[in-house]
This record gives sequence, structure tokens and C-alpha cells, in this order.
Amino acid sequence: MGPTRLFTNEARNLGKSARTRARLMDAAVELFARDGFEAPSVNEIARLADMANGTFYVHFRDKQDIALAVTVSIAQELVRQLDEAMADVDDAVERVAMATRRFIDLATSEADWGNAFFRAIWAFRDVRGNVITYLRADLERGARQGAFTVEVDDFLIDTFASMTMTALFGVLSGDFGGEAGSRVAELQLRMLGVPAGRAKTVAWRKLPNLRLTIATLPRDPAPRVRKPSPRA
Amino acid sequence: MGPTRLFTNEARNLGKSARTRARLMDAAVELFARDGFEAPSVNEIARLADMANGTFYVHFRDKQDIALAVTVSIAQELVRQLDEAMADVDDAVERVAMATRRFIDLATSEADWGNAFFRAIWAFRDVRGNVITYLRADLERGARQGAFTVEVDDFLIDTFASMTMTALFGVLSGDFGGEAGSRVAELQLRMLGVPAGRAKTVAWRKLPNLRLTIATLPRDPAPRVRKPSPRA
Amino acid sequence: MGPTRLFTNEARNLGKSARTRARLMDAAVELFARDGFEAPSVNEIARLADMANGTFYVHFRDKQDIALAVTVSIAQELVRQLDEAMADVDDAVERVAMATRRFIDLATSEADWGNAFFRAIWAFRDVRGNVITYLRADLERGARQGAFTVEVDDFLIDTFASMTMTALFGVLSGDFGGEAGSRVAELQLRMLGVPAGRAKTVAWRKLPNLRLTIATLPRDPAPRVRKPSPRA
Amino acid sequence: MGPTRLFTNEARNLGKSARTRARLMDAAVELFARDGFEAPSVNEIARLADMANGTFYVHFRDKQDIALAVTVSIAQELVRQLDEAMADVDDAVERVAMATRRFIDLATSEADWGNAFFRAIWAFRDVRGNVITYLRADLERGARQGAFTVEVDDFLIDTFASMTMTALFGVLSGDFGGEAGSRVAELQLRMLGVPAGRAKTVAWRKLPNLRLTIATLPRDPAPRVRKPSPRA
DNA sequence: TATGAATGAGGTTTCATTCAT
DNA sequence: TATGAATGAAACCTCATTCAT
Repeated sequence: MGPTRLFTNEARNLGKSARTRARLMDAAVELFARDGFEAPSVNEIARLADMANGTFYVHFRDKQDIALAVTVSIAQELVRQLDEAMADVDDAVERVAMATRRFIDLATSEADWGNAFFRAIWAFRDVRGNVITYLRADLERGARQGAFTVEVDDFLIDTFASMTMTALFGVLSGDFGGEAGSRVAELQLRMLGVPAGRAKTVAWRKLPNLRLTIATLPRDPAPRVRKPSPRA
Repeated sequence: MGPTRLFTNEARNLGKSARTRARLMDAAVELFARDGFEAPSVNEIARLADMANGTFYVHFRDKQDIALAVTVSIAQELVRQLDEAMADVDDAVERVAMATRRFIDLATSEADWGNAFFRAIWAFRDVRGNVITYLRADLERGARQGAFTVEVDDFLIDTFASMTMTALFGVLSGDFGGEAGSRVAELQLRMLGVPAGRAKTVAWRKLPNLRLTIATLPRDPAPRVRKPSPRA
Repeated sequence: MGPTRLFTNEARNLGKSARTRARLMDAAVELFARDGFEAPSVNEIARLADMANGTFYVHFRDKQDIALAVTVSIAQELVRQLDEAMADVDDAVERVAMATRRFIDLATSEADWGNAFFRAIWAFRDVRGNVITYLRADLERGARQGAFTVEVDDFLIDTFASMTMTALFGVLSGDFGGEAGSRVAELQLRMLGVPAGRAKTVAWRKLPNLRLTIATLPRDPAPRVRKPSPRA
Repeated sequence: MGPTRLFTNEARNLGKSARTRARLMDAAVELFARDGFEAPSVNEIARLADMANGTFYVHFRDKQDIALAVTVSIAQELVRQLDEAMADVDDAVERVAMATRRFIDLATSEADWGNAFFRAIWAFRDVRGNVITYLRADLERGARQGAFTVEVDDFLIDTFASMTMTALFGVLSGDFGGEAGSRVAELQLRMLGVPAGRAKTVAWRKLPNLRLTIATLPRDPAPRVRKPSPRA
């Protein structure tokens, strides 16, 4: 169950430069996830990626640079897949609960990415913005639908998000099990004003598992017929 | 408006060694609060405390050591004063809301301490334990009193605590104003199952301001009424 | 007002390889003139020449190599044009004064070349030799003609040359204006033994301006009168 | 005939810090003299001074810092001793010739210092100022005394100085012998307008040798009776 | 020829820590 | 206790140079 090297996989069919860059990013994810963004030295990253230290600087300006690249990629991918998975859900209560649960599922399915994401949220303000946009949309939808009885503003969003992140962290660190997603979701709905009964029902409804993936099938030769969705 | 040097103040009447140690701790708080636990070098701490770098090692094994000393002290003091201020409150709903609000008040009244505390919570697991004991007690009291309709366990406590911390952080970083305490408190009560009306009433009830102090020997011209102090 | 790219211009009608080489040399002159011979990296030179770093090594062994190529070329060109401009002057006093003045004019008319030359004189002994031959000839002519009352040897030549170079540097760095040529020339003649009056007359006599060029194939719309050019 | 370690010698009776600093400066002089100010790495300097690389940074901010320290010291010492040696000479013609000759003698007597000084003149504009002040004074004195028939201004001073420096460089590099001082001095006087005969007489008059020294006798314990001159 | 990714030695600088005073 | 100079490992980064394409 070693590291999955999602970036390397993604760059499989790209040029040499892109592949080297991807190897560095995978190495960085692994170390960032384990030790945070400060601890790993550039040399360590290069060594783990199995290349000369100088090569790092061919592809990134410095550690901050790769950290941001890695982090933004992860956040985008996470959010994109999350959004995709909820495309056909309309009810805000359902959406909010599902977002929390699936987000935790996804971020948990690839521990390094989840950890790196978790660290990134605190380290880089930009990453937050990316994610929060979606969250805000769902909360406002709920307000419009009359399902939530609280004011939706930055304060609420921050609070809400921190609950999700805390649950995620608990799962990643092994303190909590798979039910964590449902538990926070239920608490969040209660907080928002959803009646306790409905909160419980929605938050605990069975949900198919999600796995974080990165588009992998051949790119360059180009799949002639665009299938409905190239991913599971 | 400069730093308050609470440790130095506390050690005012102690031996020279204790006073030197306190100066180091005050310097450390100031730097930790501003730059986190990694960034400041031992030399910087010593320089800010206005003593030779070698002196640091007379009093602390290493940076980790002083960081722990500092944060544990802060946490203890914070919790102690919080507890003291709520000694005569019995109702769990009131206690829980008040704890959240006053905690934020206290931690906010001395920005460096608040920031250092905030950082410590993530960096040192031990500091959490200290604080959480009190929190658990109040939540369990509420469960026994039938005021809360959720299961009280580690998961709930973590979630609850992260909400408070998020509000605290928002205030410290200037994103939110003084009402943040009431806002989280209200959200927390709703989450716990307190009816929306009561949650609002309790969370927004006027409360006298608290200021973090390190009670010790008679202050400057010395207020006679204050009892000697709980510490040497 | 941008750089003149004299080498590129000179190689205009040569093979591709020669043109690439010339572009590198122009880039090198520009950087050497600005930052000296050590500071610019091979990568910088290549980047300024708008080609891949590897290409550099197709044309030059290393930085020393291009530095020499560049400065020897500059020195030759400078001296050649200087010599050409004085072909019909016979009197040593006139020649010596004119050489100094026109040398400064030329080296000044193309600031990068002037600066690179100036730097080269100190860095590469070889470059000196090239220039000094001409200088010695004129000084010896003056001695034969009885115009100079000092012994002409290496010491005198060095001293004389350093005076010219100092004036050149002053002009290039903006400390002195256009009259610098005449001033040194006058001082030099006095030093050599030319009576003060004559020294002044000769050194300040009006002189048409010279511009450093790399004569090659017909210029833009092509001045017909100029003979084909002394080079391929 | 190894290196003389003048700084170390000077700091003999000072504190430990000053002595370490002096050792670094001596090492720096040796390397700067041989390779210029760019080539030697900080590590090389520390290694030659026989201490850990980190120690360098206890005493100097960076290479520029030590280069300046070294250079300013050398220039000051050189100028001070030169000035001292000419204290009782009044005639400007004599002074000017003597200054040039003795300056070359001094700078030559301690080759490393001379070389370092020579390099410094080109690298640090500030060092020039120091030296040039004295030079200007003598030239202006000559003008006042009616001995010189040229205008004394920056241009003249630069030219004059470059002649001296060129002679110095020639001696240091072994191209010229001990008579170089007299030769330039004679040329300089001619240039300034001193009749050829007088120029020769003054410039070649026998002069006792000078040696660059640094005050060396016991400092701290303090010599009770100030002798007329503590130096040879 | 031209490319540009990759290399790794070597430079600069910081810093926790020791130790003689 | 307090000092602060000294240490050296280790971080960061640059760069001349090679080499497969």
C-alpha cells in the first residue's frame, strides 16, 4: 500500500520534463503529508524523487513554489471530483451533507493527498478560497430554500468548514473511523437548523464509496470518442 | 501597547534564576505568537530577552522545551481563570456558552498569549488534554441535565472545540469582531440540541469583560482587597 | 538606443553557425560590459542570445573562451580603425595626441565595447599586447623625431597607456565629458617633453568625431562610395 | 618569507574576539591579494585562518564586509604612515615626488597588503576617497606655490593617481624594479610642469627605505612613558 | 548544429549547541 | 548562573558542464 504517485501517473504520457516535474510533486506530497510544509528540505524531496538536488530548481523556484503547485492541484482535483459527484443533487440539505461526507471520503481515500490538503488549508490562504466558493453556494442555496435558519456569511462558513476539517483530521490520524463523515454532517445540519430527525436521516443515508483518482487513460494519442465520463 | 511580559511580572519577586527564565519565556511567547514555533531561533529569543545565547541553555534543554513550558503555562492559566470566573454558574447551557465566550475574551485580551495558545493547540497534543477536561465536564453535565440531545464523546468534543478555536482565530486575525464569541456559542448550542430561541438568548446575554492576568503579589500601588494570590 | 549587436551585424552574410556564434558574442559583450567577466553565467549569456544553454558549448569551450574571443575581436577592431583613421598623419606629436583622443572617441561611441575593452585590458594580458604595439611605434617615432625627451620603454608605455585608460574609464562612467580626450592628451605630451604651448595646441585642435563600426557588406540602403570592405 | 599576519600581530594583546577577527582578516588579505575579491570563498578564508566556516559569520556579515574592513584598514595604515613620513617636508614638488615614491615603497614592502590595496582601489570607491584627499592637498599646495602649471581638479588627480598605481602594479608583479618609483615621480613632475632638470633631480634623490609596519608593542598593559615614536 | 533537462560540486548562510571563562 | 565565541552540520541555491534527442 505504498504511495500512489498520482501526479506521475497523470503525467505518464506527457513529455520528459512534465514527468520529472510530476515525480517531484509526488515526492513532495508524500513528505508534506508526513511532516508539513516546513520540515522537508529540498534535498530530501529530490532524493525521494530519486534525482539530483539541482534538478529540483529546474522545475520549481523553491519549496514554496512546489508546495503551492502541489496544493493547488490537489484542491482543484478534490473539488472537481466532489462537484462532479453531486451534479444531480438538488436539495440543499442533501447537498450539504453529501459534500461533507464525500469530501472526507475522497480526502481519506488517498491519505497523502488528504494530509497535504489538510496542511495546505492552514498554510495557504488561496487554497481556502477555491474550496469555500462551492461551500458558500450550497449554504446559500439552503438559505434560499428555507432549510437553514442561520445567517450565511463568512463566519458561518469558517465555522462549518472547520468542523469538516476537524473530522477529516480525526480520520486521517486514525482517531475516528468511517462514520466520522456522517457524524459531522449530522451536527452541521443541526447547527444550521435542520430538525434533528431529518438531520440524522440525511446524514446517515447509505452512500457509495468514492475514491480520489486522477485522469489516467491515454491522453496524447487522444481518445477519439468522448465517452460520457472518462472516470469511475 | 507593547508586550505585557506576564511571566516576568509573575516572577517579579522570585529568585534571579526564575526571573531570567521568565524573561526568556516572555520573549518566546512574543516570537512564537508572531512567527510560530519553528521560525524563531534560540539566538533570537535570547536576544529579545536581552541576554547571551548561552544563557538559554542554562534554563531550557532546547526550543521544544521552552515552547512546551510556555504553552502549558498559558493553557493552565487560561483554564484556571476561566474556571474561576464560572465558579458559581450551575446550568450547563449557561456554562457551555459562557465558557466559549469568556475563553475567547481571555485569549483575545492578551494577543500574544492567545496566538501562542492557538498555535500550541495544533503543535502539542498535551496542551489539548489540559483544556478538554473542563470542556468535557460541562458537556457531560449538560447531557445529565437533559439539555443536550447528542452523544458526548471525543468526537463531539473535538468538533465543539474546533468551532471555538476557529472563532478565536478569526478574532485574533482581525477577521471577526467582538461578537464572534456569541455567534459560535449560539451555533454550538443549536448543534447540541438547545432550542434556537434559548440558544440565542443565552449566547447573546450581556457579559462583563474579562482580562487575562497573572495574579501575583500586590500590583503597583497595590489594591488591598484582592486576596494574596493563589500562587507563591 | 538598444545594444548595437556589432558581431551579429558583421556575421550577417556568413553561415548559420557563424551567425549563432556572433549572437552569443554580442550577448556576452553586453553582459561583460555591464557586470564584468565573472558575474554573468553561461546560462545568462545564452538566454540573452535567445538560445538554449547547451548551444553555448557548441561554439565556445567555456566562459574564458568567449571572453577572450570577444575582447580580442574588440581590441583588433578598435586598433584597426584607429590606425586607419591616422594613416596619413606623419608627425609623431600629432599622431600620439590623435591616437589617444580618437581611441577614447571610438571606445566611447559604443559603450558596451568600450567597457568590455576596459575590463579586458585588466583581465587578459594578451589584449594589451595587441594594442601596445601601435602605441610603441608612435612613441618611438616621436623619440626618433626628437620630439620626446624621455626614454621609450615598457615603463613609459605602461604609464602612458594607463593615463589613456583612466580617461576612458572616466568618460564611460560619466565622471568626465567629451573634453577628457584632449585633457589627457595634453598631459601626456607635457610628460613626454613637448613644450606646454604646443601640447595645448595639438591636444585641443578640433577633430571630426569617429564612430566605431564594423565595416562589412553594404549597409542598409548602402552607401556606394565606401569601398567593398576589408573583410569577407 | 611567509605571510606576515599584520592584523594578527596588531591584535596580539587584545581580546579573544579581536584576535580571531584579525586572523580572519590576515587570511583574507592573503587570498584577496592573490586572487582578487571575488574568487576566494568564505570557506576558503575560514579554512586558511584555520577555523570553522561558521566562525566567519560571527565576525563578518559576508565577504563584502571583510573585504571592506581589510581594505579600509590597509588604506588607512598606508596613508597614515605615508603622511607621518612626510611631516616635515614643505616644498610641494618634494612632497609630491616623495609621496609617490614612498607610497610605492610601502605598498611594496608588504606584498599582500600592496596587492590587496591595489585591488581595493578598483573595487571600492570609498577607499579612493581616503587616499585622494592627501593627494589633492599636495597638488593644490603646488599650484599655490606656483610650481605646477596645470589645473588641479578631479581629472588631474585621477590621472596622477593612475600613474602611481600603474607603477605600483608593475613592481608588485615583478615587471619593474625598485627604480619605478623614481621613474613615475619624474614623469609626474614633468606632466605637472616642473622643468625636466628639476624633475629628474627631485625624483631620483636618494631616500631611506620605508617598511610598512603596524603598531606592535604591548598595548593593554600600557606603556607608561609615551616615547617620541613607538615605530621605526 | 541546436536543444534543454539533468547533474552534482561547491558556494553562501543559518542555527542549535557546546564550552571555557 | 551568565556569558558569547566557536563549532560544524545542514539548509538553500547557482552554475558550468554533459548528454540524449
